[in-house]
Amino acid sequence: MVRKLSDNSWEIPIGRTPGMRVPGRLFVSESLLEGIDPGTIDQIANVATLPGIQKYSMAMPDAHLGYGFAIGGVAAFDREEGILSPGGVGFDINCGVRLIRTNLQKEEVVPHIEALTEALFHNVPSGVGSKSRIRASDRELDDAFLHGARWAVEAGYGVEADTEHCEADGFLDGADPSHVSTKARTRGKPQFGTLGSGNHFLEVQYVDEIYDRDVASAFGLVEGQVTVMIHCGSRGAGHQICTDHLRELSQAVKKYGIQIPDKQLACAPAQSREAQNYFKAMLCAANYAWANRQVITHWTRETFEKIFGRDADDLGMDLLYDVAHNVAKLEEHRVDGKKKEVYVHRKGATRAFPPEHPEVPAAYRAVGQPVLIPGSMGTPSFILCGTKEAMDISFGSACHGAGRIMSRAHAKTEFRGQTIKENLEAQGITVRATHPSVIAEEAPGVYKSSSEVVNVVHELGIARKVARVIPLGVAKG
DNA sequence: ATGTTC
Repeated sequence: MVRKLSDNSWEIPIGRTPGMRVPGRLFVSESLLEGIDPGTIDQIANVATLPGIQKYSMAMPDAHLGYGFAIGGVAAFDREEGILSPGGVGFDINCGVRLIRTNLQKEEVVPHIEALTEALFHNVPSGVGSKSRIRASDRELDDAFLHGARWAVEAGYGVEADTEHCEADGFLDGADPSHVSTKARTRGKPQFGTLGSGNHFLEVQYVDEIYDRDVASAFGLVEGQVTVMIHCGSRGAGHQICTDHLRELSQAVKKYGIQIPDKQLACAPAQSREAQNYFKAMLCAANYAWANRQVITHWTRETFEKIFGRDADDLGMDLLYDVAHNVAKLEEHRVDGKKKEVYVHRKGATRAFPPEHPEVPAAYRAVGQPVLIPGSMGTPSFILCGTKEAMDISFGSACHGAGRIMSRAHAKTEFRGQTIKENLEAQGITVRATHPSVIAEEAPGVYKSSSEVVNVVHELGIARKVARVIPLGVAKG
C-alpha cells in the first residue's frame, strides 16, 4: 500500500484512489508509519486527483485525518491549470506560532512562574468564545483584514520590528473584505487578542539544548534563556470565512465539472471567480490571525513588565519570528527544472525557506527562515531553520507540530485533567486552563512525540534543528 | 479548530 523510498520517505502509488494524477509522498519514519491511520493515507491519495497538482501530494510526519486534506498535508497547484480548496487550508486559517525572546534566564523566572502564568492567563483571554477587551470598529476590522500585524502595530500593539520578523511581514497582499460575510465580521470583531481553545496556548519556556550554535546565535538564542511561544489562529472569523466559502465552492465543483473523490475536497479552478473570492477572503482571515498574535504579544510584554518591574525593551522581548501553518499562498517554485508559480496549500505544515531566499528577513537571510514547531502541552518545542532541500523536496515546507493520535473524546475518558496537571507540576511545569477537561484533552499522551516528528524532517534535511525549548508555564483555553 | 449539532 505504501512503497519505501528511503528511511523517512514513502510513496503512495498512483491507483490507490482512482484518478490520481501524481503519486503521494509521506514523510515518516518506520515507527511513525505504524501510527498513521489508513484514512490519512487515503486523504493524501485523494488530493493527488485534483487538477493541476504538481510533483506529488505530500504529508509531513505529524500527519493525521483532517477535513478532506490530511492535517500535515502540503499540495501545490499550477496557477492557471490548478485549483484552490478551503480543505487544503483548514478551518483555522493562519493558525500559526510565534516566538518571543527575552534576556531572562530560567533561574530568574522559575521563582515567579506561578504568578507569571496566572497573570498571562488573566491578561490574554482564552477559551471557546472568549472575548477581548478591544471592541474593534468596522473600520478597524477592515484595517486588520487588509494589513494584519501592521494594523496592530499602528494601533499601538507592538513595535515596527515585530512585523519585519513575521512570515510575509505579518500581512498578505490581495485581501478583500468585501468577500467576508457579516456573520464572519460579527464573530471577528470582539476576538482580537484572544487565544481560543483546543491546542492553542501561550507558553513560557527555556532553551535547554542548542544543536546548531551558529544559527542559534543568528536567532539570538542561548542556553538557559527564557522564551515565550504563542500558538493560535483567526478564531471565529477564520472559521466562518472557511464555512461560508466551502458552501460556494461545493456548488462550483458541479458548475466546473470537477471530479472529486470526497465532497470535503470542494474546490474551483484557481482563476475562477469562486476560487478567487475564497482566496481574497482567506487572506483577510490570515491577516486577522497575524493581528491577533500581535495583540497577544503586546499583552504578553505588558504582563512581563508588571511581574519583573522592567520594561519590555530592557527585558529583550523581541519577536524572533512568526510562522503561518494553515494557509495557501502563491509562490514561485522550481518544477521539472523550470520556475513556475503555484498555489502552495499548507495545512498543518510550516514554510521552511532556505538561506538567501528573498522572503527570509534580512536578519536571518544568511541562515534560513526560523521554523517554529510547538510540542504538545508539557513536551519540548523546537526551533529549526529552513533549507535548500525543502525547496527541492517539499515546496519549501516542513512539519508543524507533534500531531494528535487520540481523539478529544477518547482523551477525556483516558485522562483526568487534575492528575495530568499534578504530573506536569511535579516536572516543574505550571499549567493554568479554563477547565480541567481542557488539560485532559491536551494531555501529552494524546500526541505523537514532538522529538520523533522533528527528527524526521531534520534527517530528511527539509529543516534543520537549531534549538530545543522546555515549558515552564502554560496558559490555555 | 469552531458561539464544539444546519
